[in-house]
Amino acid sequence: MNFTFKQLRYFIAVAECGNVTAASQQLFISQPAISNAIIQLEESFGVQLLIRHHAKGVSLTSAGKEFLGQAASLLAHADDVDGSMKQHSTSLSGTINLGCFVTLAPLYIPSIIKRFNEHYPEVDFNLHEGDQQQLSDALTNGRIEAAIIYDLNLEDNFDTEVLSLLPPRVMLASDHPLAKKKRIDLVELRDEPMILIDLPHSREYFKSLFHKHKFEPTIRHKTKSFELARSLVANGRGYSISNLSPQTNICYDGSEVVSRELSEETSALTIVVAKISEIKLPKRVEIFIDYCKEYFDDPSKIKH
Amino acid sequence: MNFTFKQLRYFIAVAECGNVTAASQQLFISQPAISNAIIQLEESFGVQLLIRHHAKGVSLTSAGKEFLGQAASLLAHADDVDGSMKQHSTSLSGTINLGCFVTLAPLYIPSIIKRFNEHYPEVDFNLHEGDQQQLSDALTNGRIEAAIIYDLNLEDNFDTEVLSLLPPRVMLASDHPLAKKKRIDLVELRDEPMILIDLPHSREYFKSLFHKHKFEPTIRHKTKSFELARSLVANGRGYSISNLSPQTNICYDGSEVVSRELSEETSALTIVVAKISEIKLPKRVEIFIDYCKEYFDDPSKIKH
DNA sequence: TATTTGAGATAGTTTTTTATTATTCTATAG
DNA sequence: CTATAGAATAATAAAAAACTATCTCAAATA
Repeated sequence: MNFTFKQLRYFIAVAECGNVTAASQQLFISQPAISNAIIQLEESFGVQLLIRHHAKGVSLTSAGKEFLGQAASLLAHADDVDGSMKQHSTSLSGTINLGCFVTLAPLYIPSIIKRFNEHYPEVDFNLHEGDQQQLSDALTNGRIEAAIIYDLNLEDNFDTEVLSLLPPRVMLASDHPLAKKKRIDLVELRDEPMILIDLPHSREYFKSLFHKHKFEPTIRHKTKSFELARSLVANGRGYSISNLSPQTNICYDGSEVVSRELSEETSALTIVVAKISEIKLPKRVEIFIDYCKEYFDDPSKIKH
Repeated sequence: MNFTFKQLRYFIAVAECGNVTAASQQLFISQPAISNAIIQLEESFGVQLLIRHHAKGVSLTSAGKEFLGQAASLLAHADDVDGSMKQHSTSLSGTINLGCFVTLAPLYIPSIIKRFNEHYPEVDFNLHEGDQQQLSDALTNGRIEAAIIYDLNLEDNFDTEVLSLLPPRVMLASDHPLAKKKRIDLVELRDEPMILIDLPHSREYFKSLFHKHKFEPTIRHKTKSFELARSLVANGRGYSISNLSPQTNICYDGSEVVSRELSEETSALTIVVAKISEIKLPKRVEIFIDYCKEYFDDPSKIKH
């Protein structure tokens, strides 16, 4: 395959004008440029495309007629591809591949994409939940374009926008003696068993909260599931620590937890929306990232 | 639309290799050439296609994945066009647009294309009958690629190959007194009415036969149809002159003619196969033209 | 922590391709 | 028989593409 889009365009113009000179004027180009292009096409195919009439333009051979149709269709195809790619980059329709930290997802994603779709109804979302590592990998290799994620040990080749700060909270069974207190001091939990939400990075974060108190929590259960941890807590298996505050304290089995702030200053977790640094993303993704900030900036929009 | 086939090929190679340097080696080209091509694509679409990992190749963004498919399909389309044009030019299948002088057509065309198709069964024929002028125009503007035609006043921008020489013959009703003679002298027809086969160029040719005898034939009927002229002759309306000798002397209405040579030396008509000069035609047409010569060279092949 | 290595980007140069201008050539029109 | 229209050719100029060499950055290694 040895021809160029330019040659196709030149040939089509000639076929339509019936005349190389007229085509050259229509294309704002010199006549020999077109003559050459067509000679090259003819040489590459090994067949003559035009019959040259002296002083009376040109006409198409049967091969030329054949080629005219095919060239036009090929150019149309190329224009489609071009249009579709430009569409992909600029339009506010299409798909956003969005990642979200698994435990955050049910809390924020439904509301945020619902509200975003009120503004931009043509945008679809392809959702990917995962832990920090999975999301970071997915961003890095392009499976997702943006992720709502904790700002925990993120590599520095991500651009992040802070969405919200979530202080850690203690979850207790609703009938736990400490449940009556407004705030809880970590030291009060020294002899209680803990249910650890055991996800990469967050696990280290939870443990780090105890460092300043110089004790290690006694871990009775580990789980990757926030909801399972909560149910275990509600059923009196221990306390847990999490930065999430769902709207309901009722677990799937009907049991109930309470969520209490810590009395000491503790490092809150930062939720960010992340993308790869210095990457030019489709417009809908950029708009979505801006929208996330806006969404979290306006307390009325957030359900918790 | 602002990209080139080369850029598509480079991009696809990178996508397949996952690595610009590897792609450059696969394509026997330098690495910056590819880097640039991809940057241009990205700029033209306004969206990033690759995520560059330092020291670990690249991966595709979602836009890149989208584009990969479209680029591959577009290149495949282009290859199809290329293949089909090369096919058109070299293959022994496809269509030949063949012209033939209207009165010659029923005599030669069926046999010649039948025999040609025994050698090259994949070739189709698109047949165009016409008079000298129509065929010459059709050749000139590419509607037909070759024509079997008389070499009468042909413009000199045609290449012709002589196929056969046809001396003029007198057609007489089978019961005409002169029908008993083997050869007829034109002078003997001075007082007979003539039926003129009235086609451009041939009309002048027939009349010219009488010039050396210094008389003008008395024309009773003119027709463009050989068969009508023959029927008129058979029904006693006069004689006619033609260079054709069909295999049968029986007319459509059952009446009969005889066909007699002229006793004097007269200029025979030359049947040629003509094409436009110095034009590169599809192979099947060139082969067909050669085959026509071969066909007429071998007397056993010709039915009359 | 420093060093080496892998792989993409950048800069400057060279080569190749494409286009331009000027000219030539040929058939047609007046 | 000259003038014109329109395609081809040649020489040159401009533009694009490719190359070489170098730089940068992160990852792997020591």
